[in-house]
Amino acid sequence: MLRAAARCFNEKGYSGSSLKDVAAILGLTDAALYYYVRNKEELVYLCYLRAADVGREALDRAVRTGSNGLDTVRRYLRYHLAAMTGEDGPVAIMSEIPSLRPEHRDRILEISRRHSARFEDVLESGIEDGSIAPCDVRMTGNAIMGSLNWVPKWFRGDADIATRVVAEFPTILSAGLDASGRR
Amino acid sequence: MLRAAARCFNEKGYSGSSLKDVAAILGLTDAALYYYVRNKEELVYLCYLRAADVGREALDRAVRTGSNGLDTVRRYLRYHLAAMTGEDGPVAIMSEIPSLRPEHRDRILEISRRHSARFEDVLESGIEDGSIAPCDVRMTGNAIMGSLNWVPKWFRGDADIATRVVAEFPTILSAGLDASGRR
DNA sequence: CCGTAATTTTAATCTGGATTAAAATAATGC
DNA sequence: GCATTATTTTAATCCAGATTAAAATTACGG
Repeated sequence: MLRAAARCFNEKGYSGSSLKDVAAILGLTDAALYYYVRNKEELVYLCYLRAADVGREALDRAVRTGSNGLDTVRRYLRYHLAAMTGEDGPVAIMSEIPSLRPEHRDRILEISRRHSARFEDVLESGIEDGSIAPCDVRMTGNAIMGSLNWVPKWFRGDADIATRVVAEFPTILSAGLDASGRR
Repeated sequence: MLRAAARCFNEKGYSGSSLKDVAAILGLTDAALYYYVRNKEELVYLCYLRAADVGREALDRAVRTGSNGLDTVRRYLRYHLAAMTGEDGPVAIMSEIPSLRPEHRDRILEISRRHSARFEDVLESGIEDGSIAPCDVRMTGNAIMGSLNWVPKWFRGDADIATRVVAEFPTILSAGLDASGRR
């Protein structure tokens, strides 16, 4: 259900997606969704929560297995992109956070901030262990995460493209980090 | 007016922004907007058109003044980011393209595609002139443009941050391109 | 099979904004 | 000043889609 909703929101936009549209994908009636979800706002919230989870899991795994800062960054990119464009996709783009109910909005913002902060920590640790060249971690984080966050906007499930994204993005996005000047 | 609307849409989300909200920023009544615009859909369309224009102008200028492919890419990033975060900002983030009327949607998609294609051409030319290392230009374009497109999502007008974005993003995003292996 | 709970549908409501029409006000050229 | 046009407001509508309530169907343990 959350995947169906994510696909709808990504493809038709939030305001262009009625609950009827989402339900149709599942072969249901719009009213049936209310058995699982209090209202449309909650559906969006749950989509965002899931999207955040996919990112967190990727970062967890990268931190667990990375050999140094740079390697962790690259693994994170690989894992997150593979998840978004593969089994766990589609994942919802988080436009419309502002129209969530305050509690939900704060929750999502909190989680997003924590995720960004953790990513920046990885960058810092890479600078300390010498694998990443000193840089403005805040901006670096924003630049890299932005690129990731935009993927659901244009990616439409094509397996060939998915392969290329996972193969190319990590290289492109992490090239600027390498302390050795290599790519 | 388009700047006010862009700010509203970016900060409150599309569905969270009523015409009353947009009008309030301008010290007007919601109904007054209808003097300038046929309906909300057209307002969004015009915002997107303006956003696209800002990007096109930056690319035009970069192509005109760049000394080679890599230099052109860097100039483009610099110009576009400076415009988005400076005088021309805020620029609307293009979620909700799908809910535009077909004619408007097609127009915006056409313009976006043309812009991406032109950017990819610059990458190609950089590969030919030897300034850019061979790469998957399509993915490279997506990665870089995604990062740019996401900026309006989090940037909130802070002048210090604007400076850092313009200073850091071009380096981070173009580091992977340099054929010489330098940063 | 039966009873109970889980799920879905049908058929209404309900509602927040978008939209409109007419009237009021401001600006501008002469 | 006056006529004309430009702009804004007031005060209603209007309506797509969200939401709800009750009824129908399905699943399932005993």
